[in-house]
Amino acid sequence: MPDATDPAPMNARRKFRREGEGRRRQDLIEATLDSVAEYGLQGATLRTIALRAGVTAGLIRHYFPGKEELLQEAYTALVGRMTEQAKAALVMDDASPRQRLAAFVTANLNAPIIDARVFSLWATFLGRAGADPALARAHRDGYLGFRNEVEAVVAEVLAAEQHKPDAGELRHHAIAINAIIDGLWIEGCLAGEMFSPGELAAIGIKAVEAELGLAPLKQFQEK
Amino acid sequence: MPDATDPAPMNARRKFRREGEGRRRQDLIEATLDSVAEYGLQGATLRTIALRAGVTAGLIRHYFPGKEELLQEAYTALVGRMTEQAKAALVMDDASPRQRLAAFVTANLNAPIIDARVFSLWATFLGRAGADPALARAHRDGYLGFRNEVEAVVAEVLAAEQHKPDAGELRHHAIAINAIIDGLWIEGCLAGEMFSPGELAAIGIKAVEAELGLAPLKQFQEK
DNA sequence: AGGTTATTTATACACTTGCACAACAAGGCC
DNA sequence: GGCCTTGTTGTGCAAGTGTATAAATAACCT
Repeated sequence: MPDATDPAPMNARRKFRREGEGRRRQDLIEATLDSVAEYGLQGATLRTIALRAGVTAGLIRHYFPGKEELLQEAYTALVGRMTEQAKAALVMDDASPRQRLAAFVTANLNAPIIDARVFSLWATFLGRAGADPALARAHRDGYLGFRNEVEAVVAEVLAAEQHKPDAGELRHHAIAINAIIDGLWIEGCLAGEMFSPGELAAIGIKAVEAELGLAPLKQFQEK
Repeated sequence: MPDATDPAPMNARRKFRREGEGRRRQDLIEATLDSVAEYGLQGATLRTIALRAGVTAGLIRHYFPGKEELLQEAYTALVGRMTEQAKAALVMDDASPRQRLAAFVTANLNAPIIDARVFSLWATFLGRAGADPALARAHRDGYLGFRNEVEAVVAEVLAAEQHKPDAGELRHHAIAINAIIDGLWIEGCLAGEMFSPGELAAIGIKAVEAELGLAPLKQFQEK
């Protein structure tokens, strides 16, 4: 119970620190993603987001024109991070195309890309992409970038195997491999505990190699 | 402009018809799915749903304890319909296992299963499955039922090909094929206009046959 | 140190939301 | 027909929403 000699003023205004604009915007975007992942789009209110970011709700309007723009920027940041992580697995200079492809599949089917929180965000935003052109565009850009990466690696792999696929064949392979990775990614995110560690990656590599008509290699089997 | 001799009473209460309980509940569930697909979970308010169902908002509480239960029943109905449609493609008595598998893939990669509205619903609800155990359970049941169907057909196909896979091998095939279908389904729903008719099904069949190590058949190529 | 700026808080407001409840009427039963 | 059940409407309400804006104050400049 408060003492009569309580030294604190009764209506003390909250202490705060001024952060740089970049930092605050990033914090708010992160808080937005956290809130959406945990409570969904309906539960991600400005007050919830502000609470998680450690500020008050009014501040959001100082950095974003409105809630919609905040959500769009958050989704753009999410998509960018996802594709960036995925493509990072491809930068292995001193590796054969096949090794790079296998590493790509493995990276996409393990943490941190297999992640329930990211999946929740992905699904939540994508559910609104049908009605929100801005979200649809953000997704489309990320998806096409991803598929182009796949197609490039596939072309290298087939070239190394003395295959010379035409454009249509290459495209079909890229679409199928993209589907394999996406589908396994979803299964892993939604029911990760149903698979032993590395199992999804092993399934994915075998499926991709079968799609490309490659004989299995030993070195990328589950160790 | 209303005439001074307007015969209608000014505060006329709305005319209505009494529908059977089954019909009303189904109409409300359908209106809920429509609203969620079009406006998302946040936009699917009781008033929006009631408007689309042709009733007033208060009536919803006469059939459902609250909004949450309505949403859960709607999602359950959606999942049930999806898996039912998918499995319906498998009931071809006088067909070889391989034909049935190909027909299954084809059915899942064309309308009405490839559908932007259904995808929007699927993603929207699944985004909340991470936080809502009831939704997670509804999804899990549908998914496992689907995968078991796949596994059964795969077993028949391999048996017809004189293969005798062990349980682990069979499970891996089912997981991979399920991923292929899911991944292509998503691509088709999100960017259907990027694919020519039948293209996704052709890609899917080829990928599935490659996964199972089957030599391609002519009769299920794109015609 | 003192003045200035613009970041941050706090409050207010119009509006929507899910839910509760009383009034009403549609359709079956006698 | 008249009554009775209950499906259905309309209204009200408290809580919560996004947005607007004034007041406060942390940090920078000289």
